[in-house]
Amino acid sequence: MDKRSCNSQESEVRKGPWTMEEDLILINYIANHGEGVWNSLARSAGLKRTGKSCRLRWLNYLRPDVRRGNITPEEQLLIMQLHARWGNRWSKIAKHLPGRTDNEIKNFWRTKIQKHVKQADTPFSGHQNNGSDHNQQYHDHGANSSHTSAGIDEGAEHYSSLNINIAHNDHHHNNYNNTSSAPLPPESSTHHESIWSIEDLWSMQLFNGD
DNA sequence: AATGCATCCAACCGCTCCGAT
DNA sequence: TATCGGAGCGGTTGGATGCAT
Repeated sequence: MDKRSCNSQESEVRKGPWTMEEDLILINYIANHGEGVWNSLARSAGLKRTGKSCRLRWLNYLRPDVRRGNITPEEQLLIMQLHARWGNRWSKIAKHLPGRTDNEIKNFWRTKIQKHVKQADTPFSGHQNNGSDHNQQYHDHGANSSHTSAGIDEGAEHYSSLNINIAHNDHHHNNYNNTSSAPLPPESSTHHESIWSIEDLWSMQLFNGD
């Protein structure tokens, strides 16, 4: 049952942190052959990694156009806006942030934004999370929902409960639209009202405090 | 100075989707 | 049309690091 029981191959497959040598092999191989079928790429390059692992390493870390470092306020706003619209569609959101990876955005959201959402949410709802489980327990209603569409609902739920109004931020930070050339899909403004809210406060706090 | 706690980030896992056969 | 394999996505985990006590 356990797929790890195929020991003959298990010993062949490396896991865990990538070494510099592995990085170099992967970079050189892709430089020469381009990205391709990842499983065969991993074999051909002589890496004892799964294709999946190679792909992840390349996309999230080694790719030359990956931007590293702090998420700018403009990017933060954009992330919040797009998340309000699409929920946890990290790859979709990442497409609007050149050089940022879905993984990075996801991590950013979990560590920075959700913390604020949670903090803002708790005093009002008072029905969840009074325990201080750190980390993933923000998903107390998201975790058991299949991620197909529930993520969007979940996000919308968070925002609506906070009276989030993205268009409002839009007004104050117009230039973020220019930072990413990607046009935003038309917003159905039915869910958002023009109310300054806690979100505005914590977003400001976020930008100032970090 | 040592210990414990909180946070961040890279990587892995499982699932779903999509294209090829 | 059904099946299979690969790619992609979102969720989760674990190690490293920084900070507070």
